[in-house]
Amino acid sequence: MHLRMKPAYLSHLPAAEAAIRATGERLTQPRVAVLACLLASERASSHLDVAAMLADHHAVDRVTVYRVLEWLVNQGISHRIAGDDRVWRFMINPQQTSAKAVAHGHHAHFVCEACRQTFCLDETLPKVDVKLPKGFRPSEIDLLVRGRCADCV
Amino acid sequence: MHLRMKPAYLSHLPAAEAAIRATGERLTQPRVAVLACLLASERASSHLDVAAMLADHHAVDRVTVYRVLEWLVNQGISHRIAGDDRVWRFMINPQQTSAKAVAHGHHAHFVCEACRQTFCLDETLPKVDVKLPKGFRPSEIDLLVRGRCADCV
DNA sequence: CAATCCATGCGACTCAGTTGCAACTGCTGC
DNA sequence: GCAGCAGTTGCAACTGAGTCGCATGGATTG
Repeated sequence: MHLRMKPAYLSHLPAAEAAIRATGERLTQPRVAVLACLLASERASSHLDVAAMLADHHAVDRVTVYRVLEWLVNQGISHRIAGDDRVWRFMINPQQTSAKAVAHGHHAHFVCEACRQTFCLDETLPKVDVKLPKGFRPSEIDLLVRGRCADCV
Repeated sequence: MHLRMKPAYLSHLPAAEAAIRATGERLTQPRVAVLACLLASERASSHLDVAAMLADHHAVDRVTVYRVLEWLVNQGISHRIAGDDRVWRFMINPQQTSAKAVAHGHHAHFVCEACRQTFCLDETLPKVDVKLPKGFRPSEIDLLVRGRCADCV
């Protein structure tokens, strides 16, 4: 066992608590902890990432992690991303910059083929111009760019 | 049990055989049968779709279906699509129209939220304009449009 | 503080996809 | 046409993500 730093999510606990209070729903430990995790991460986190991060100070059952993550999506606080490895990843919805993007069901992500990390491209919202066959009605557009991230050139 | 029509993939067996012969690799029953299935379908097929289609006349072990589908991808004959339901779907690479698209690792698909069918939009190749953070190198772009297909309005 | 109701934890389960291994089969050379 | 080899198949067992049902426990309301 090696010494580990204080996990970064701890400093986001107050913000998480505030956000959950704002929903009017129940304020529970797991919800606060999981949300703090997402707030602390700039990248998309899988249920495993979250569970691992919480393990030391806020151990939460994996089923609860699943349920809280889903709940956060339903509350519009985060969104879920389907990757290549059949694992859902979750990410806080950005506040200002691209609330519009999220509102329009338009997402863009970058997934690194090397480190498997998923990044959000909603800031630089890519332009997409789709032509659909007759009768098809779109409701959401997801853009997935694969490649190498800056750390994995 | 109900009477069922002759499965549509049967008429694609010769074409499938020819295509596999063209690879120079081994010509086997499962490869021919699975490829014929993909040729017969205008939409993306899951391993289960394929297995079910073959069940009556060319029963193939599900593991073999997986392996053949993967082999077809490696041969550049088909490509794989990740859907929302954590299931891989497979589709023949189009010949003329958008060989360029496929070659550039640029795919576009439409998935119906109602019937779960996946359609290929490579014909009408959507325009995408992405700006990546510094140091990020893209290798492939996948576009996924969700919505209702013409049959499910 | 008690009552209520919803969230949590736990165990068991489903389902896609993978792995190891023994048996088989398509191809090659004779 | 047949033997031998290597690649392929089928089977059984496994992994890992995600789900479900149910009993317990904790957060809110009065």
